[in-house]
Amino acid sequence: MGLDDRKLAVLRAIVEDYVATQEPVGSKALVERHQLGVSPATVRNDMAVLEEEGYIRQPHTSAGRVPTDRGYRLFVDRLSRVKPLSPAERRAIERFLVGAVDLDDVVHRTVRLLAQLTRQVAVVQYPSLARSKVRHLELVPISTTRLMVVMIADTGRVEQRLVELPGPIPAEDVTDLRRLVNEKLVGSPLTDTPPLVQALVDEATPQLRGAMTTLSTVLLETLVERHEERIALAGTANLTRGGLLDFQGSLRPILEALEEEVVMLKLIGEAESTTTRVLIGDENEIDNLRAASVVSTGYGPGATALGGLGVLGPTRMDYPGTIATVRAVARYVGELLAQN
Amino acid sequence: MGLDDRKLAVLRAIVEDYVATQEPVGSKALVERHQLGVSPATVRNDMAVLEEEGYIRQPHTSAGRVPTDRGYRLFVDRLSRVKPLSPAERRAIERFLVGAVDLDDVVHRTVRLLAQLTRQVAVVQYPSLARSKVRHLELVPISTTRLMVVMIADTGRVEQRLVELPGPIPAEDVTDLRRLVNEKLVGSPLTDTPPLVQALVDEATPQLRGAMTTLSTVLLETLVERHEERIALAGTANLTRGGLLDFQGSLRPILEALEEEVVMLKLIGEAESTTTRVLIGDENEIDNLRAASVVSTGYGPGATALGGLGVLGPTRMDYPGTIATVRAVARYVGELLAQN
DNA sequence: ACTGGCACTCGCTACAGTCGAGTGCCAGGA
DNA sequence: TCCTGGCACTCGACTGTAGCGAGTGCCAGT
Repeated sequence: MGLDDRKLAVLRAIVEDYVATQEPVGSKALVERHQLGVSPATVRNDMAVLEEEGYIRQPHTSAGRVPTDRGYRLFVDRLSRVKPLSPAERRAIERFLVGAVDLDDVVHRTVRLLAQLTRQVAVVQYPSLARSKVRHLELVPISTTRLMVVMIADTGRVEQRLVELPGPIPAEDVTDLRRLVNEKLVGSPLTDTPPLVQALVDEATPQLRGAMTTLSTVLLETLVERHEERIALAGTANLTRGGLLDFQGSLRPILEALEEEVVMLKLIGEAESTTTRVLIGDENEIDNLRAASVVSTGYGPGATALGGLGVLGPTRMDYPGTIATVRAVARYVGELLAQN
Repeated sequence: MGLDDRKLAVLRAIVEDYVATQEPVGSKALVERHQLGVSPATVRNDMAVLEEEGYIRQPHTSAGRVPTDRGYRLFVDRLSRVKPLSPAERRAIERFLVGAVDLDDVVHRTVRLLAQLTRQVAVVQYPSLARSKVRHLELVPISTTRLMVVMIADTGRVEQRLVELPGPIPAEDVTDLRRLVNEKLVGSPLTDTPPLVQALVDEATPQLRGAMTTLSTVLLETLVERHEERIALAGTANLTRGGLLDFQGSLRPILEALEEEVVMLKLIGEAESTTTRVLIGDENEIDNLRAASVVSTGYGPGATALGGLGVLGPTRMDYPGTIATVRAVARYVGELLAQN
């Protein structure tokens, strides 16, 4: 079943108008606002076909048409023209991100910026530990039997953890431990550390063996297992724009999903590369988000992603604009992180 | 103007019923559900007085009564009986907080626990840097001209910051710097550091002076000025309970306020001691929160507060229960932190 | 000082009627 | 074959009316 060019143009017009007005769009209004060059009756026939094919639907018999998830999908894939960022937006991005003093700062500024520009909920994942390397490990004695382990990754992330040692340990031993773990681990990707940590235990002198064994389990936990992926969120208030029309009247499931870090990570953290993904309504595997769309991408220096970022909004969103903004912000953040 | 005991009992009954049912309560229903020992007509007379005094009001002429903010205030101050925690709740608190591995973990678990127990929005402030002491300062060379400063506070907080040095610096100098700043600063409260940092600069050898000067400005910023109070949030989805009846139909202002860390800090971070504060509706200075109530308290070892925590919900909330829960959680967290 | 009784208020619901945007279909024309 | 104007039809939104009932305020009686 073919959709000729005019039918596609009609679909595009419907999507654009509906996104703009938030009201079902009728045949008459369509020909008035777009140069389709045909009469409302013709458009009606096209609409009937589009509806049959599942791209649009009627909320009720005597109402205009509304795009379906499938309609948005087609629109995003084939009909939307890329919308270049306005100079004002570019400037906003630069101004907002310049002057960030540390990673936390970068992430927070980014997420707020994204929320503000897209007027939607923004999510930014901290650079993944899985794709970081060890830059430094610090052991700070808290008491004679307790150490604080601080791991600094090359992406700027800092993770800390308390270690309860099996027995008291003299200061010189702490110095030795610090030297040993740094010699062995600095520079290697976190994912490669398990055998190295094991080697540390095996090679330890009898005097250090006990402490090193305890330390090693904590190291493995901190570096590999717990993996502590973190995210930042902003713009939840934007969910209430457009009254309760979006999200079929209930913000509940959306807010619930946003609170589950695991869910959010699945959503935006899977990006391995810096390509952009768009999930529309039903395509979403998370039931709570069936009424929402997500635009996400990876960010990082080059084409490999250190982490993901994206926005979440109603299926009725300005896809071209959102996609452009998300991409632009990701690129800037990638560059920013590359400088460190 | 005196409110005799029965009138107070009526007010209490109104508050309790309204909180439970979320519907305006009438004189007949009141005498049925509570043992007031008088007839509806009498209760009506009492209600008229209570209304005149501003403790309750009628949504419309032919409806039951609803407590006003002032009514809730009187209820909280004089009428509510302390509601002891159920054993199940106690167990939940212990189970939830045991096994936290670091400060982040403690804070996250606490905030989720609070949200879950009170079924409201929970806010937890990280232990304030202003009330922390320096436990250790670490300088990690990133390149020949850049250092990462990591400050570890006795409360478990870890702050980091990049320093751009005026020129390249040899490794031995970094070691010297590290030794000097630690000798001088470890153990002192963050608020007392400015003169010490100044002394560090004054006493520095000519060779170290340049680096130390740069370092000192960053130290002051990190330790004192920027102060980076942080908070964690959970349970926003609970705002949608009770449909749109609470918060007069618009979550918008609430969500906006929750996103402003500064606002939240003002709300729960001012606590100097571990006494509990209750702000009801209009009493709140933040316009966006005029439709909400906040129950907050400080937590910490002993009676001085390291930080604040609390919950935010509709004015129509179960004050006795919420207050009890907030207090209990704060006490547990205080004990937990004292152990470190 | 409390109570029973009574008239009154007013929001809620149901129902009927009107309006109009929008549709589907059909016959006629390029 | 495809497009167009015309026309009958559908159905949600809005309006106005009426009855119901929960709840009140007031008053006279105990």
